[in-house]
Amino acid sequence: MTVADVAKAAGVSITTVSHSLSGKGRVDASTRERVRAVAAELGYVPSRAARNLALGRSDTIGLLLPQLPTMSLEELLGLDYYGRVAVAASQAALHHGRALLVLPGVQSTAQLRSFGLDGLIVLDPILDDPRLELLRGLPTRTVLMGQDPNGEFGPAVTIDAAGSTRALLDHCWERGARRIGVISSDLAWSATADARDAYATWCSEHSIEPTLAIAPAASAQSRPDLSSAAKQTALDLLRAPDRPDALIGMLEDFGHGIVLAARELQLDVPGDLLVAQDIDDAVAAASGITALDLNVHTQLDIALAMLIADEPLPADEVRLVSATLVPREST
Amino acid sequence: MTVADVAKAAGVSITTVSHSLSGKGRVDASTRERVRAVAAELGYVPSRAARNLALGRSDTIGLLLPQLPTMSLEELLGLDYYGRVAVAASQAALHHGRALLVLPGVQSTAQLRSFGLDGLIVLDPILDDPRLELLRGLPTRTVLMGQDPNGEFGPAVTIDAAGSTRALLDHCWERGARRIGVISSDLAWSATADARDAYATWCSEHSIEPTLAIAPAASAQSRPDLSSAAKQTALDLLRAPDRPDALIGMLEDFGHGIVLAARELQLDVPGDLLVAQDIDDAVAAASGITALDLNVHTQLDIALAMLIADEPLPADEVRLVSATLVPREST
DNA sequence: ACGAGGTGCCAAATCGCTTTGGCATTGGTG
DNA sequence: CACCAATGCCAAAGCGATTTGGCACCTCGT
Repeated sequence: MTVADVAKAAGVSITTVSHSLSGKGRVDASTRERVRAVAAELGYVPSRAARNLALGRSDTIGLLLPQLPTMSLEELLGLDYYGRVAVAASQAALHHGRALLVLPGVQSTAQLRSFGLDGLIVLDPILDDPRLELLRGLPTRTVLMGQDPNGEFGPAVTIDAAGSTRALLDHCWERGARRIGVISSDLAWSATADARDAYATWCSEHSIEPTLAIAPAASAQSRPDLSSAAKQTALDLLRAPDRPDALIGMLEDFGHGIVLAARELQLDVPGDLLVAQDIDDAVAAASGITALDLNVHTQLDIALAMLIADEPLPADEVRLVSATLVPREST
Repeated sequence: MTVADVAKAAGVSITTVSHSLSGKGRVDASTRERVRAVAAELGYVPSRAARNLALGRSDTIGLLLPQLPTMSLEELLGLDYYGRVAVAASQAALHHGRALLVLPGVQSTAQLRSFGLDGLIVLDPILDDPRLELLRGLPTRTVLMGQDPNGEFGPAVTIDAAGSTRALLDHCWERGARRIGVISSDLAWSATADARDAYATWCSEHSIEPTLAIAPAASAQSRPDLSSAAKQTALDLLRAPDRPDALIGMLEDFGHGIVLAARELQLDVPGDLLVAQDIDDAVAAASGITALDLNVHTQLDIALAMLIADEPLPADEVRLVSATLVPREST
């Protein structure tokens, strides 16, 4: 089934078939409809390879998943967040008539170029991300999803870390918390840094002493490590004099770790301690932990729109998406 | 950067370049190495589109995600299991030099064919799955991941539902449980049916009266619905005279629902009640619920091998993978 | 010394689509 | 009536790879 077959069946030239189907050239309306009917009847489906070759594009967009220096790919990918993004991105791309390639662990520029992508989304860049080096000189339009840590890489769509952090803090404040602590991680995401800054600012605005602890996530080998790291850190904070009356975890599983710590110390949640997390996931939902919905679909819609747009992107285009607070029993 | 450029730079013909890089034709070893060196230096990357067109294949494999009649795509995809499979499949495909397209919600055969896939994995087919109809006459090699419910569709790789169920039951038995109940769902997966059958058989072998309850999952609108459906069903079972001393949930989130029910009735887990689930996930891990690891990577490796194999697949080829028990505090 | 067989290389056809440029035919205008 | 523009259609030239078939040349064996 090729254009030639359709052309023969419809008694017209190949050119006319192509024009009829694409609606581009000058074709009589009646002819166009006839050709379309014939094509439909024959079950003609154009060959992607041929179209791509002729047009010099692939209608394919890549999603480059993160690589953390210390955490193995397996474990990292165990973070369900990336799976959710992968599926959501596929949906969004399909919706825009594009195909989406999920790319975990790409090694070389050559490998990356070999896919002939005409758009690339880089998920969660970190400080000195080895992936960003691969992208230098890549002839592919690229959008970061997450914030550019090294300064000016280029276009990005990212969560408004400052605003979202403040939303979380305000929420705890409204629920009566007055000593709100934050457990952050040692991961080199710049959203992490932004959140800390926002926390510091918010505290000074409310004349509160900030209580910031860092749980070691960068050396974690698996997910349970994450929550137990958070648990240990939380235990330290909660045993201190003047213990916090609210704790916010800044990484997947941190909220759960905090709840475990509270349980161990016989503290009631939310009676004695409010708990929240800056990213929503299945565990937070199941444990009733208040969390931020990162609106992945919105972020991806924007990222795709930027990739698909006709005009080249201004290099400093950064679109902010605000997270949505999902209040649950823990506050 | 095309073969022509490389040819010019190396002072040979296009044919020789192609042969040198693919190692196929008759080329002097020294020439071959020289051409390769030149190609590498020029950073030549072959065009996928052109190669695909010439070879008539795409080196691309599709992963068709499930569509449940009642549960919206959004919610269904919220099941983190599919995200995990999507990422794992991408990894595996990349490893085999293929690209993988995640396909949520594909509507028509035409859409499916337009991707020019040369392999397709259909995830979790259900009884009267509308997707299977789309596949009729599709010129693409297809492997089911999950069991074929309608009888003989074709090649498949699937979890050994019977064996896995028995492993779960044996595990509870060894931990001292003697009245082991099962909470299944009304989803039309045939693994579900197999598991029930295995349960019945196992019970008769152990001279035990089976306690099987069905929690309504097919009408669930979201994940919390799943766990509360399981919770309600568990409450009924646990309030009955002669309550079970172990309950096994047969769907994501069911284990958690059972734990919630136990907590409401002041039953200690695992003291008064053992809890297990037939599929592992983040919530089970976080809540310390014993579960079955479905060995997704193994399943996908096999599925890919079947798709990539040279000889066409025997239509009745079904490869079984056994699940791995992950014991946790709940038992 | 001569043909057979092997080796190294290449020109040209092919995959299926898009697009340019041109050729008739038609309709409207001065 | 002659001329110009618009309209409908098509032949052919790409896009960048693979692959077929054939042309020289070289090396043996007889």
